[in-house]
Amino acid sequence: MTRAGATPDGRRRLRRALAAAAVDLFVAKGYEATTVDEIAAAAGVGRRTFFRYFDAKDDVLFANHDEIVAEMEETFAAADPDRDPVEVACAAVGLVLDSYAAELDVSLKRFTLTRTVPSLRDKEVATVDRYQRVLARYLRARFTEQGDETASLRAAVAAAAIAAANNHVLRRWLRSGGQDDIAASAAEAFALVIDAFKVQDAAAETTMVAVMTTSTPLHTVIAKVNAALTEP
Amino acid sequence: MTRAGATPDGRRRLRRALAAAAVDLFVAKGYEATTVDEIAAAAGVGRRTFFRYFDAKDDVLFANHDEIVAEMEETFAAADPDRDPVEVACAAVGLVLDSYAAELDVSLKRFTLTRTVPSLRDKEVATVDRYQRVLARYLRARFTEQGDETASLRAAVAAAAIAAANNHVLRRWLRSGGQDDIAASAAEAFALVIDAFKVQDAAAETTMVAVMTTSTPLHTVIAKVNAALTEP
DNA sequence: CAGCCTAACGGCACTCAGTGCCACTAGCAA
DNA sequence: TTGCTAGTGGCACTGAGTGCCGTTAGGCTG
Repeated sequence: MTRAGATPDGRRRLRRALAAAAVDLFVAKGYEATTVDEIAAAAGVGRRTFFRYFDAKDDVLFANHDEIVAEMEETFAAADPDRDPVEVACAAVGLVLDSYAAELDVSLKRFTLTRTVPSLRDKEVATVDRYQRVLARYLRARFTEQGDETASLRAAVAAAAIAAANNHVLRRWLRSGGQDDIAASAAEAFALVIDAFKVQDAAAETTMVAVMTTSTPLHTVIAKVNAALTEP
Repeated sequence: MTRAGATPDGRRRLRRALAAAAVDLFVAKGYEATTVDEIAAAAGVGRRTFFRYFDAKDDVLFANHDEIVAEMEETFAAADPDRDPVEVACAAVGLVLDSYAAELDVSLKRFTLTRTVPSLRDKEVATVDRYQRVLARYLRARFTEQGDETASLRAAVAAAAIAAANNHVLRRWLRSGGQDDIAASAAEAFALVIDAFKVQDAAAETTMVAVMTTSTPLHTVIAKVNAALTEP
């Protein structure tokens, strides 16, 4: 037997081969009706080897989950500290969209399966929850250093909102068979979330009254208003 | 053998007995280490009977899930159509808090388990997702009839935010051992969400410029500004 | 009160996911 | 060539979940 896992690259290839074989079988004859034996056989390996590459049968559908989480962490580490945290989080979660868009065929098959098989739907929800936790952790750290009293709560809520927006865009795009402009939908959806969770919450309540004479030059008015708005 | 399931009330009692026995065993010797045989034996029934009352071993931890969902649906059906939909949704999800608070001891044990055992955490996440879907469906209907263009997206995002706020309050309360004032935390958390998802989103973007002579009486200024602000 | 009849129950056997163990061997190093 | 390492595959085992069926409790009818 050739030994694929001897080299790291070979391991990756076998992983992908197993995942591909599994998805095809799931689509062809149903998830429950497909046994791990069949998946392993289709990939030309033993059943025991399958469980060395995936912890469980349903993990095979979300094979690249860990990579994406790692990318998200990198995005956070490399993010400009002056950018709006919510904006950064949206950008990070956009990586999920990218990875789905990169392999449309698998994404569509997975979508069909997660819509059909309850246990796979649950598995996907759990996967999304892991993204969401990473988002929440980042946001909590940022909100805290901004001196937000309710940082933990706001972080959890914002992370959930971002994840939901992401899922909504993703599902819409998958339902269109990958035809929709995913970037545009994502921008719209994230704009809604960013807008809802801007730092406005307390500041928006602040009433401001400007009193000037009619002889004040326009540029002075603009400068003063701008200064007042951006002061904090 | 006495036949508990002969009457609907007897069925409920056996369900609760099974759930209680299961939770105690899970806490005592660990979730994976507890077999369904042991749970059934502890409740004085056969293993086969257990699976007539619960679809799966982990379902036993979330036994009253269906009842709560039903209560939420009732809440929506009976809700004042003029109330803010997000507010109604928050009230409905508050039922979850109530049901947890009603049986503190079980809630605390379940909390320990879901924090410890990954598969139970996933199961809980899936359970929350079901609440969230119910919320989203209600909100989508209400937003749509309000003529909201992006009703579906806003509904999904708001539902996720509400669910996250609810979970945050719940976890905080459980970590305090049921000592915190759960109603107060809930009010604060829901206020944050309601505030973030008020209809302001589009309106807040609208810039308004008022031009009046210095001779305009104050009450006229106020009246005109107020009319302009409340117009839509 | 007696007998029937429905449905809950328990046991049995089976499939399959997941795991520990171990012997085997391909490929690398000395 | 020889030895070592690590991926592999087979075997056996546990436990979840399911179909099937004989048994019987308990309500209902006469």
